[in-house]
Amino acid sequence: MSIQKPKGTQDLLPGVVEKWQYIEEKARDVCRRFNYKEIRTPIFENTELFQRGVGETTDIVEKEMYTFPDKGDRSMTLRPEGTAGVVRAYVENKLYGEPDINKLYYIGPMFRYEQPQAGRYRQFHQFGIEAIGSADPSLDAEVIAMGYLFYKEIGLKGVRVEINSVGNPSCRSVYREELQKFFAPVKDRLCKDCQSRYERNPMRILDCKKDQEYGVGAPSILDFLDEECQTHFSKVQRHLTDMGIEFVINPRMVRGLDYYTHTAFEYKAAGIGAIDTISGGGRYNGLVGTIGGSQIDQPGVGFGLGLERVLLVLEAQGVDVPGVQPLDAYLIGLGEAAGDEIAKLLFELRSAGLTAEKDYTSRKMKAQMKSADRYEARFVAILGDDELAKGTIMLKEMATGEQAEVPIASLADTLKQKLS
RNA sequence: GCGGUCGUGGCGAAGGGGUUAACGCACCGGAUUGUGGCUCCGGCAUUCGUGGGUUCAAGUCCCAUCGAUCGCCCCA
Repeated sequence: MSIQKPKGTQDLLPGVVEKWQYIEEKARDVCRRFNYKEIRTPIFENTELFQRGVGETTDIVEKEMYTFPDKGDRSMTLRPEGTAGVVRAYVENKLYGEPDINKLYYIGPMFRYEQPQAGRYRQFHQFGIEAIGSADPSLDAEVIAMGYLFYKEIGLKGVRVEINSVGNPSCRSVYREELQKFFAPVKDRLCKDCQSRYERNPMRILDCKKDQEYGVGAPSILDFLDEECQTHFSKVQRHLTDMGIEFVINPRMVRGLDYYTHTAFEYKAAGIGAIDTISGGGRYNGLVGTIGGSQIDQPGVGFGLGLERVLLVLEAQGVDVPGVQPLDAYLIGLGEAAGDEIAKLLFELRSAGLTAEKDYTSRKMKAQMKSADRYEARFVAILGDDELAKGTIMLKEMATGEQAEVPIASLADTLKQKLS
């Protein structure tokens, strides 16, 4: 048995990789307009970064990390998400010393050891942004709006924006106690997952699909926000409304990472089997301090957007994404002398900026024509002994079937003119 | 980590114990001595994910294992 790719990974072959390039170009274009700059951080980091940053009690840290000792016996982990690494780089490179706030984006692979299913891989790709250095609610709204615009511009339809506020640590702990009081009487009847959630993170019980009935009438986090949190949340909403972005408030939304404060949000769409969340994000006002020390704490907000899920939903919606580009010209040489001339001519065309190809397997002319057809070549140029003697080449336009001899020396110019 | 379904040529897919492994697409060659898309003819799996077992005989039955896929938990 030959070696196979690791479980939950994928080979992105020619034909689909063009779709990825298209999506990535769109992401970069949106970032450019919103003035976000690219940052590239390591794909692996010290394990401790994620333990501290993402949170010890999260599923990611508890059971989903690709952790290994390196040869110096340091514990390393393949990044399971993007924010911790960006924040680490922000702190390490003292970006907080810059005069303006930092608006950063990244596109790259993330790794989580999970059981694969529709829209879930062990190596998956995220486009994410992080805006660090301001607690202004207009920045929360900008981040949400940016993801929204990205989806809109690549042609995704029916994307729903859900937002919530998870408050700050102090109002959240009050709410947490209230929730535990609320669920205490039915605790024994909750599913086994929710029994452990009861202790660790009771907010997750509200999110459980099995125990919906017990959550009816549960207190809402929104009733426990202090004044500052309330004001922040309502300003975020006002900004979104001003920008014409529709959203719904989902007070039961809980995110999988511990670092969120205030605004949490998700984008949802149908088309990925049982999964409907296509990306999510939120504000993290304690994270920079957690990673870099309290003396340099800075507020931040960002999102992480799953590219596999973008592609899946696009496909489910039948959205046409640009694929492989056709060839400008395909050159055919008949006989050895003409073949040599073709090799030279091909380089001239390519140097002139044209996309050009030839046959490398000595096939008959008919087969080469078929090949040109498969490549969707706009033009085919055929060179035989007759033409070679005259210094000309037969140029055929595939769509019309029209052909005429042109001087070899002017082939590149002629093609460029016809193609423009 | 747990559960359902499934692994046969490059792709899709028949065959569910009996010895030459259907068919379709794609590909290659020819009909058409230097011209694609249509048509016709021909070619294309010492072998059925891998390992072991049962049997006179195994893609076909059994066990294990790896993978795919869908779902649970959770998430992108």
